[in-house]
Amino acid sequence: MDKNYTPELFEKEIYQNWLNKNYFTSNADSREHYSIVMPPPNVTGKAHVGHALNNTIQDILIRTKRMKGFNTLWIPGTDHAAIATEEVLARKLRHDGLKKEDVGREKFLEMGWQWYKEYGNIIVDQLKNLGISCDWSRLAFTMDENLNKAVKHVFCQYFNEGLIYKGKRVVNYCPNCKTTISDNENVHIDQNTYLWYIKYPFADGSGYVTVATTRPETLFGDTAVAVNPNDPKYKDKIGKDLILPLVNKKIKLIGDEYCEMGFGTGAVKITPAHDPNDYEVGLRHNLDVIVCIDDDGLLNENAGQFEGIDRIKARPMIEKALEEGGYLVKKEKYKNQVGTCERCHNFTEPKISTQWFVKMKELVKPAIEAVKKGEIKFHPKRYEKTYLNWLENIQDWCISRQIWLGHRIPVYTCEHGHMFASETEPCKCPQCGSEKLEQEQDVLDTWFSSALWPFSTLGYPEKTEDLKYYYPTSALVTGYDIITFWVSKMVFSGLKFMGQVPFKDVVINGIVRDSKGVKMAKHLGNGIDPMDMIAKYGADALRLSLINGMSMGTDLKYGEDKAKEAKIFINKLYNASKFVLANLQDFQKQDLNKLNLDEKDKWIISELDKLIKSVDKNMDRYALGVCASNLIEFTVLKFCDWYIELAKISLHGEDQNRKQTTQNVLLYVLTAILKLFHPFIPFVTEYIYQELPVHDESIMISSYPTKSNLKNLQNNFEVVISLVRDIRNARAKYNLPDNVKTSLLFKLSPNDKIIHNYLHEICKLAFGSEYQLIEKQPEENCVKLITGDSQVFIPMGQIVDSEKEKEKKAQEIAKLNFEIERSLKMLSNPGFTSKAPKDLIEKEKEKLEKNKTLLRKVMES
RNA sequence: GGAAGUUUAGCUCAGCUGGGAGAGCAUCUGCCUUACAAGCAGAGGGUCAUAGGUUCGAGCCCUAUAACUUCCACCA
Repeated sequence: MDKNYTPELFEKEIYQNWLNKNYFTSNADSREHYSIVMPPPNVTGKAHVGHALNNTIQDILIRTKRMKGFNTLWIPGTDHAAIATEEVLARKLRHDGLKKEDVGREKFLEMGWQWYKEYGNIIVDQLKNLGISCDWSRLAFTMDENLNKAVKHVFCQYFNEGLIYKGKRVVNYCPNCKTTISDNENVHIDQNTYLWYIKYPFADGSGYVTVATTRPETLFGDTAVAVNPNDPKYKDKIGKDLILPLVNKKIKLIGDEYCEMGFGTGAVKITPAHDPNDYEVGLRHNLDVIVCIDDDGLLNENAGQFEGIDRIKARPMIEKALEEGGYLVKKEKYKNQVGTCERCHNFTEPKISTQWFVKMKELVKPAIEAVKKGEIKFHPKRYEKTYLNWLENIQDWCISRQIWLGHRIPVYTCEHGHMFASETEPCKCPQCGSEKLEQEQDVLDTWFSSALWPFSTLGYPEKTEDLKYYYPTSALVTGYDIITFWVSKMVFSGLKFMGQVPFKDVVINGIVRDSKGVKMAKHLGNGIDPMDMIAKYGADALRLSLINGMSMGTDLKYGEDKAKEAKIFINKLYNASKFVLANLQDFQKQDLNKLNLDEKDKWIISELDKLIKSVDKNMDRYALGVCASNLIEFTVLKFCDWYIELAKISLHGEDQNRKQTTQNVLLYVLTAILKLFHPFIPFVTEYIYQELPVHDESIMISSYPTKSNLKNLQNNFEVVISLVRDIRNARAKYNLPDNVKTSLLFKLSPNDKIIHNYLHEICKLAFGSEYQLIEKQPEENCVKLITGDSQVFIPMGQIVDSEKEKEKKAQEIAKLNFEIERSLKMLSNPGFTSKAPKDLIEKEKEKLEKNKTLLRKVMES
């Protein structure tokens, strides 16, 4: 083994070996299954730290369960991200002076596939560098043929059950991407704009109504002005005609509760074609729907002289025209929120259009129940609220997108207007037999296919063995940002089409932010490329740095120094292993319960048992961050700092028996550490594991550690540790450098047998030059320590400062008195003695007695 | 406007059903001790955001308040 940890020398090779041995693949068998489907990243994207975190969590769960004997399946996959890809392709075409219409749908789709082929493997390869153990033979893509089949099947079932309908709706539309976008993709941002106050004169010349608007350009689509029906200011004027400025046509003043009394001018212009609320008002009052902004975001013929002008750029011109016409009352600065496109950041337009919808109300009920009944559990639980809140206020799901890439809506219309859905390419209309058929132009929202992910990837709609065996999956690990539009959709889809929840646990990971807590974003340049981290510190360090200290569901701040820190720890583990291995040359394996264990052995094994228990518990509650820090703490603070240091003496000693026992315990504990750590840092643990004198084919398919089951592990070895600490402390108080050794004089009581057994070790660990057993307190100047019934003297000659010693003693006495006082107060409190648990009272009594004796001894000395 | 989260050492965070405040990093001191100087030993450093309440006992439970963050929402 190299002197220091050099991950770049073995990570690639180890991963290739795992792949060659097919350790990641899974097939249905008689064992219990544990399955996860990976949240599919965008196929053409690059891995960011969020992917690294999300996939590391999944890999830890999978690797742990695999070692625990489950048949584990982790299905990887990618998402076709239609809108993003279409945008990229359209941009390329634009660059060549072309529009997508110029190349045609078929050619454009070909370009899409070419693009996916070219860039689709980048993220997959990147994820492999992380060491994740998913079954790559099952790599899925939301546009795969069989997934397309599932999509069509599901669509047709919805359609035939009447759950899908075509309707008019005001939706968010991006004039730049030229498609409808969902509410989730419509990002509201603050905007500094103006509020224009405009006069709408009554047709009969009896004055005017003033309305305020932030969008004067929609004036051309106004078909009414609304006031509150109870507003005394307008009550008797409702029903009168107004003249629409600039357009000069009559529109009605209507009364509608939507208009809030006392807000603004009390009157609001109604533009049904360009505002969702106005559309609703329009329905109630049977208003005309007049579109004045076209799909390119330009004003249309209804805007008269402004036709062909961008709706935002037209504002000052409209303002001027209003002013000239005497319609403009005033213009005020105003702050409001406006929708923008998540992808291109342009302003979106509310637009009336024909879209396809899925009726949600009924579909969603079982999904709500499943979580309420606990069939699906969120970790942490609080995200249940996000989920339930969303589903309980669900709106129908707009599933159509006006783009070409993606799953085309499988609905056909014949020349006689008969509309039907078909899973396969139909030849004729089932109703009239006409062969003149036309398929819908729109494609489905990408979430429509993602919603089927947990079962479409297992072969649905075929009734496969995989589905029977692996469904429902065990856990879903994802970010809280997509609970509403992904998790919820998978749940109702799973319940609808599989009759069972798609997963039992939903594990929510936080978002990785930069070291200042700012969300990482391309344009801020504060992102950290996980591949850089792997190159510099190794995949294991990246993984550990993401998991250590992470709290599920909470955002984490991440900086490069964390990866550096993790690498330093791994180097420590590597070196400790190197030490153990170097001392196992003449090793003979023995069963643990046949060994003659001494106190230090029992101590480390009992500590290891505690660790295993804690890791098991925290793994079950998905507290991976706690597991990682427990593991690190044990390795450094218990194993390296104490056991290895103590073992050195046994290993170099004369006693062959003791040496052999120590070797066995070292290997036993190291093996357990490696295995417990394996899910977190798979590469280095495998690397070291292969060097062990006794090992299976691979650590990743070896068995997970369990508690030792040894009896009589109770021991009080801690006294040795605290004595060593006391001596080091006493030396430090006198500024003795560690390279200046002192002799140690022990005045031992037969009651302190353990100390007697470890004199050699104590001496070495506490920088002693030699030790002596003495009967009487020595004459020379000594620093004196009390432990149990025994005393330790450190002769320091001149430098012993009697004043300092006195001071130390006084401090100690004061402290003990304080403790005794505290115990007495507690124990004399009837509230405490009657209500506190018994063992706690006992403990307190013991403590009191102990401190009393100690105080007496200190006073006597 | 509604909801959720966070607030513990200089920094990043643990602290799981209430029973004497923890780790890592950073700082200071001393050490190249033959696994590791990417190391070892020691030290300093906290009214657990504020104010009340419940309790024998509160970082933890309850109620308000403040600051920060996030999600949801149609306000002209």
